[in-house]
Amino acid sequence: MVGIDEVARAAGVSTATVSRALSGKHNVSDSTRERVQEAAQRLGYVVSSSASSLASGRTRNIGVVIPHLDRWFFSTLLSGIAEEVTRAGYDITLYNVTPDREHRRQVFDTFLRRQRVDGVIAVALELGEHESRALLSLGMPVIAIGGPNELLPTLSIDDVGLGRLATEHLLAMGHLDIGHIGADPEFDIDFHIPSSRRHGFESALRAAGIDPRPELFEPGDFTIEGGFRAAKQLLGRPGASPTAIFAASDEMAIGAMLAARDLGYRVPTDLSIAGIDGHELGRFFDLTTVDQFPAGQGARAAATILHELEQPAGSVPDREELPYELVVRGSTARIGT
Amino acid sequence: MVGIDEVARAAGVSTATVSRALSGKHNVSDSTRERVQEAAQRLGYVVSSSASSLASGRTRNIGVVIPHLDRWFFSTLLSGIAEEVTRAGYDITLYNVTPDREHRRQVFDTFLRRQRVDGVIAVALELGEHESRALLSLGMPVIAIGGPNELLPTLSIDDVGLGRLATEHLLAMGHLDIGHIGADPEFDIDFHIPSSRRHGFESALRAAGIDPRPELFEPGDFTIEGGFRAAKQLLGRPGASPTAIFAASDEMAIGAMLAARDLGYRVPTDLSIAGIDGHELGRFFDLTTVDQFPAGQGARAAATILHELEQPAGSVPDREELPYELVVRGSTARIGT
DNA sequence: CACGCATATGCAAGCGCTTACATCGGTGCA
DNA sequence: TGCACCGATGTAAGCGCTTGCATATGCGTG
Repeated sequence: MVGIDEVARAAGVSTATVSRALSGKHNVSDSTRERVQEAAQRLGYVVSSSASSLASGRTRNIGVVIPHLDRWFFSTLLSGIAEEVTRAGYDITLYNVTPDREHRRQVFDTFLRRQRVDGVIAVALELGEHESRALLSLGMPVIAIGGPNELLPTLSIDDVGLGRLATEHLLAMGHLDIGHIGADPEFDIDFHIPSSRRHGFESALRAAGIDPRPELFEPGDFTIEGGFRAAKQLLGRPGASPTAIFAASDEMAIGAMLAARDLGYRVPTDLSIAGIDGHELGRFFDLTTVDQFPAGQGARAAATILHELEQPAGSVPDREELPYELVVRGSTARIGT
Repeated sequence: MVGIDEVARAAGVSTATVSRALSGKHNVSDSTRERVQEAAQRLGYVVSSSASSLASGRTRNIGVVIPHLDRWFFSTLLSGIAEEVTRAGYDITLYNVTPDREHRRQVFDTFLRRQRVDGVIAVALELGEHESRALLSLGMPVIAIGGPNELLPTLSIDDVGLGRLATEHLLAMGHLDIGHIGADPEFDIDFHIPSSRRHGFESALRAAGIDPRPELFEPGDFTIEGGFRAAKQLLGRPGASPTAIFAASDEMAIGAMLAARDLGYRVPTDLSIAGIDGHELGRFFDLTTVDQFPAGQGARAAATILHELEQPAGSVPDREELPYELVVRGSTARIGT
């Protein structure tokens, strides 16, 4: 493995100059820089990241703490992070936290503290106070995407607003009996997103002078299958008969569409269905949704961290709101059309 | 940030002993080890990975080179890798190669050579000779999952066998007119999987004395939507009228099921449909498939790499075959039932 | 023409660990 | 009792870079 001194010798300069030339410092003459680059290229020299990190204190590596790798929302978000980070020449190291408490503690108290990364993005994790403080005490830029967090700089999305927007769309279409598929309240202990969306749903109803009816709510587990089952429950319930369903995720909404079809409902003629997320399948199923641009969320978080890394002066905005947007497609229609 | 010498002082030993005690070397007395661990714990000491790597030459970090993060197959596989690797206390750093040639070259010629990782898993990449050699010249354990590769240790799956198995199942159910949704042959330049599956399909047909009919083939793009469109083409084609369809991926198979339903076919009464992959939605759609256990593939690759890292003696088996298994569900049935 | 200053380069001291080798007491055994 | 040996520990030399500081060189200016 060729080292920096070989390059130095080949280029006829000191190792200091090689280091400066290769890392783009400005106080190297153009001719020297070229000579060094040529030599490095020719010898196939690549800087050793551990040596470089040890000496400089910078790793050019971003840590991503993420609860799931194999779910659409998370992998799409990760993909957004990866693109942005890669473009800047940084690497990503992954910390996939599992429900296992002990392992999770280890990630925060040990893995992240090994000085392997220059910054951390924590994705859609409901962070405890201990964990937030652990991140803070890392002494490096940190950003959380998702749940609001008192202690950390956060890119958060207004889940209440998301729920309200979807519901208002349905109301605007003349629907009065709107079912909702959300999450089990017991879930809520450490995952507030679904109940925020439900709050948005209910507040929109109330604003329209409608009282939420408990029999029009059904919990689901955020999968297609869960949405399917929930919709069957909801639609089969005596006295329910909604004319529209708002599901707290696109996957559940798709499940609901399939369930409705199964039961002989025509969507949207007999039943309007709306979701939340902007799932890639939404286009195929012609699903009305509130897009929350997950890839964009990742890219934005990455850009923020990178920006702070490059100019530590510019402090991270402590709290930023992520955009969302109603996408009207064929799964919702004016009532009675 | 507390360093190893602070711990040494607190525990009343030398830094060498701290290093040995904390990294589980055997020549440290139990009492000393405990004292050191206690001190480290109390001071919140965590070893600096760059210093440790520089001194030891080991990073406890595995590089994963992967073309997509946001597709089910890849993210599931990655998830399998992550679980295995994390369990062993290793980190993952991600190298998401994009179609951009220049960037891809950079990954192989620069990023991976920065000595940030101890081993590399290359996922389902059609590697060029230059790339394979670049991996080899890294001087560390490397394993490729997927496409066969002459030069690298490979975990490969018999795509021909996969296609044959699915087809044989349909044949065994009495189907003679079987449609196939595969990939565009032009795709094939650097992605051979679909055509291998097609070969399997055709060889099974021939073995049963049936000549493959070109009008029963339709390319798709491996998405639900692509499968949907392909199936509509296939089923709408005059003179085609298959009694079964074999799709080269579960997502396309699901698309085909939806298309069939749209066109008024009952599945499996009028039309049997089978896929390949073991996609999580397969259960929901009651899809017959050949499961290739993607998470297991990831776990296995990780285990192999880790094993070689721990005992460099045991050479990586150069070529291993991955298991697959026919999972019969409700989307296929004996003809005429 | 001497001086100050800016720019290009070299020197060498770390960065925070790991580990080969040296040292130091025991222990067991002849 | 003496010696070989072994396990526990310490000493110190790096690992391969980065960077503060010193030095050299060249230039503009009074």
